[in-house]
Amino acid sequence: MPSVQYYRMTRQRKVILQVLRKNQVIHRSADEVYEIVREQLPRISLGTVYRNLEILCELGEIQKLEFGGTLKRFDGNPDPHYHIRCTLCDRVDNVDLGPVKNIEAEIADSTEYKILGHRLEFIGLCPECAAHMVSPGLQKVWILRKDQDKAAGVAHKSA
Amino acid sequence: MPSVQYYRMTRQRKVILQVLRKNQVIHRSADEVYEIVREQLPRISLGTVYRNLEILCELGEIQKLEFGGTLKRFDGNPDPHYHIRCTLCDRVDNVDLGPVKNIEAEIADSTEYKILGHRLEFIGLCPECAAHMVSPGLQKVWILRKDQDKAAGVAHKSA
DNA sequence: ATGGCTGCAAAGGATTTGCACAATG
DNA sequence: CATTGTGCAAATCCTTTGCAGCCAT
Repeated sequence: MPSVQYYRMTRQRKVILQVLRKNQVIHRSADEVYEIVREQLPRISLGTVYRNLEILCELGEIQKLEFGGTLKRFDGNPDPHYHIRCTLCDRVDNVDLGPVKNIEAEIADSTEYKILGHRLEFIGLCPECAAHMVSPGLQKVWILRKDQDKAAGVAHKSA
Repeated sequence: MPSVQYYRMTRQRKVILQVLRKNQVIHRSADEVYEIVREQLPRISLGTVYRNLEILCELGEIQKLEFGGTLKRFDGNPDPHYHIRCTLCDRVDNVDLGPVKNIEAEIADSTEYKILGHRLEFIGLCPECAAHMVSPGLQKVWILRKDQDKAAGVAHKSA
């Protein structure tokens, strides 16, 4: 016998949803949503944006993208699809690839977990960043010495 | 003509690497590594742990797992492989599935990005959490009313 | 002895939360 | 009018960083 409670469709909630629905190609962070919503509701607070984004996710109206990057992004399209993220500028785009169906079945026998889903993200360089890539030029080569384990390796760091 | 610099194998760095190498099944957060390393080096600081984990990643000695969850985890096995994460307790295990090769080629034609790689994570319930799952029982049903878009949905929240 | 490395502590970014008041249904 | 939602600000969580002295090479 579940108790029932109703979410209200407040001005804030409606505008936030509209912002995400209007442009489903751009995947905005909470802060970006905040800035855009502020054009219509100058007094809205960032906390309210976070609270509503959370609620809209629960309701299945939008989806939260939690990838490698540090900050979360929100997608006005709640249907399952994959994304590609630029390592340099953190831009996120949709990818033209339907849900990979069998992939969960492939590991079902070998894991003790009850599988609930999967997350697939592609990493890459967006056209802009790829174009503006500077040639390596001067760089440091880092070497780890005297490793008593099997350690060995080289890493690059921009000087 | 790259300049060359050498990483030093300090006591701290060595112990941190050993901790991650010793048990490659458990995927620890920076803080967990810190606690374990402290048994051998009581005066080590958390900042040092973070710095070294970063460096060991650069060197390809370990890998950083940045998934959906809030905090990052570190894997003593640097070779590419996939993981499954428990939504409830955030435990992370390896998954018996070799790198899905063709998946990047599948989207290569349809994206403007230069693809560098992909990340695949499975979501599920670990054996412990699955066993301890309580039946829904008393719960709230949330309903969004009066949505002028196509909104409609039900979400569950523990009372 | 040189230049990376450490411990400490303070700063940082993203997100969450407590509270009193406002607004929805 | 009962309750959910808001704005504000402070708090929290994880991570990074500045600095003065330390230590590996």
